[in-house]
Amino acid sequence: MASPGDVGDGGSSPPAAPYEVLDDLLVVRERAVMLQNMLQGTPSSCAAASTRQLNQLIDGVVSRLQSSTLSMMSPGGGRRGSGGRRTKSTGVDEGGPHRRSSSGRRRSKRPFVRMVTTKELEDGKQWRKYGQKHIQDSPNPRSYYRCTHKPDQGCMATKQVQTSEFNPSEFVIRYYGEHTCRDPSTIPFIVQGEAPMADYANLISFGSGAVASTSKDPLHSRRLLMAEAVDPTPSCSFAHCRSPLSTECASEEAQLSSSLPLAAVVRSAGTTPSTSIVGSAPADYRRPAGVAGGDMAGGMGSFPSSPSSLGFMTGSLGSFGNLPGDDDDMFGFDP
DNA sequence: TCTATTTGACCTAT
DNA sequence: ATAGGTCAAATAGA
Repeated sequence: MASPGDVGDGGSSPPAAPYEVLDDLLVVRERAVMLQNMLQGTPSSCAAASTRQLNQLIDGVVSRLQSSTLSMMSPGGGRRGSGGRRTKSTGVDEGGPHRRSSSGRRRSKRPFVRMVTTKELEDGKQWRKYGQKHIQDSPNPRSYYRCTHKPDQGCMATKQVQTSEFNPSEFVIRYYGEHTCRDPSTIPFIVQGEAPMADYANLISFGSGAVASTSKDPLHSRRLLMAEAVDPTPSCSFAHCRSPLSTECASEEAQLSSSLPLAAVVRSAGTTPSTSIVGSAPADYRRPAGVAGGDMAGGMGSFPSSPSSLGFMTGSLGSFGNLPGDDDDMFGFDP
């Protein structure tokens, strides 16, 4: 059996080119939102936005669109397309200080779930940082996190956190893979509302507070509102979402997006308000995930598996099981 | 002593 | 060749 790290590319399965394109489109969308905010924001914020920043945003949008569209139109398909996997000669005996077997070194192809821009560093999930890298053309390093429960539960969810290039007070967080770990304290519940259930088919709220018997999480006030955010228009436009997220807003958000791929709105009651959805996942990956966790966000661990990891926070988890038709092999994890 | 983070090396895709 | 993602030894903190 393949090890968890090996999966994801599923041997001869086709490359995940659509996700690459999606990724680009999400970036484009994020930048479009930023542009929109700059242009529609208060006069002072407009003034604050330098011409250079605007140019950078526009350049980014254009380049992303070019790469995506070209990759889609090219005969080869996606960026990963043409050659298939290359094998690297590993016959050489390195004898270095620490050499590792080539297995498990494969770059992950866990499906992109979504991207959020937020000031919040907490997302109700437990993450462990496993790397940091300076990214070219970006002034800020990118931090790599994986689910704390990867070792014990094989959860393959990962996220990448990077300080926003355009707003240092915000973080751009990309989520990959699904949380397959199970935390009894964070059983998701379906939001009840006035609207017909059908309208909530894609609206799920996570909140440990909903499960009284297991609510050890101090972050009870947190809520993750899962909503569909299909539309190409910037969800909720964020003009008013920059203020504490209101119920109306969430509702709006849900309705606005009631037929689109999954996205998430982070709600952080009483704390930092601004979180914007800048990404959405294809319906095939309609799964919840944590949001905006950050470097050592406060919180209390509730897992026996890591008693001392108080630097992490526990919260909702989104193990929803795979939808029929999902490609389980995408995760390569078999609990 | 144990666990999480840091950081340089390693590996893969482009 | 280069960039990005991951591993794992070294280090720090509780």
